[in-house]
Amino acid sequence: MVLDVVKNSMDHPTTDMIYTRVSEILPNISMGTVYRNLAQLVAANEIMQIGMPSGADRYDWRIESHAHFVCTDCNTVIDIANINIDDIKRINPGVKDCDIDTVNLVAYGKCPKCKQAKA
Amino acid sequence: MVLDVVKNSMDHPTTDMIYTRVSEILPNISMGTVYRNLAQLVAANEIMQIGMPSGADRYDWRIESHAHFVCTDCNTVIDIANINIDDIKRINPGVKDCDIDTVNLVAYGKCPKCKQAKA
DNA sequence: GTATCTGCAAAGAATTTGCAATCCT
DNA sequence: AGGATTGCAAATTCTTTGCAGATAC
Repeated sequence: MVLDVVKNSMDHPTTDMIYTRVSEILPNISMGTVYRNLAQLVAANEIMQIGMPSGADRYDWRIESHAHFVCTDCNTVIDIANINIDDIKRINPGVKDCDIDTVNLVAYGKCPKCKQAKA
Repeated sequence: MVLDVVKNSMDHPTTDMIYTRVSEILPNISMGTVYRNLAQLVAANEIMQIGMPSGADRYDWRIESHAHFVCTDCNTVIDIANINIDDIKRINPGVKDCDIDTVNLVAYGKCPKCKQAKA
């Protein structure tokens, strides 16, 4: 059920949002269960966890390595291509000999809608 | 004093580490004060805050935009060059029209020392 | 029937805040 | 005196966990 909700959510939901949505069908579910199921699904590589430098983590049904843009006005999250690990190594001799496993990239700014709303 | 500690710390300290170091000279300082001073210094662009997707934020005296590598074994933080915003836009037509203000990039993996320690 | 999963509530980590007391000028 | 800064403790936010009861095979 938790997996279903994530797979059908296009808005990179937070745990809270997932909890609310699952609650509509399973009214007695608890936050603990949502967290536990999300952790399992992430471990099983069924969904991706997006660690946010500030605020609650979000979840994504797209599991291929990718990054995100977050609008600082409306909080919309847009998927973007991740940076290539070889590119990082190429421009950073200091980490040339490191084993880089994952890259967490979050870009912040204003989406086109909020950009023009301000103007 | 807080600024001094950050400027003299080469290890990208967390608030806790900064608190401990300042405490050695000002034993009565409180966490609240450390947080408030750090927030002020970040706002004044005197230091940089490194938002970590999980765990406590870290602080850096290098204020030019840059990214970080974190060793998942020993927690060492290594400065790396940040990705260019134009590069992100070039490979991501979906965010071409977004105003990107900041890019938070954290790479995780094993540093050379921990890599060979394991082997 | 035993291993797993759940709800609940409490604990935990990281950070923020209200407020009275203190400091500086 | 008057405004800014502090220490302290409580509050917030997000997440994890212990445990007794419910579920699943």
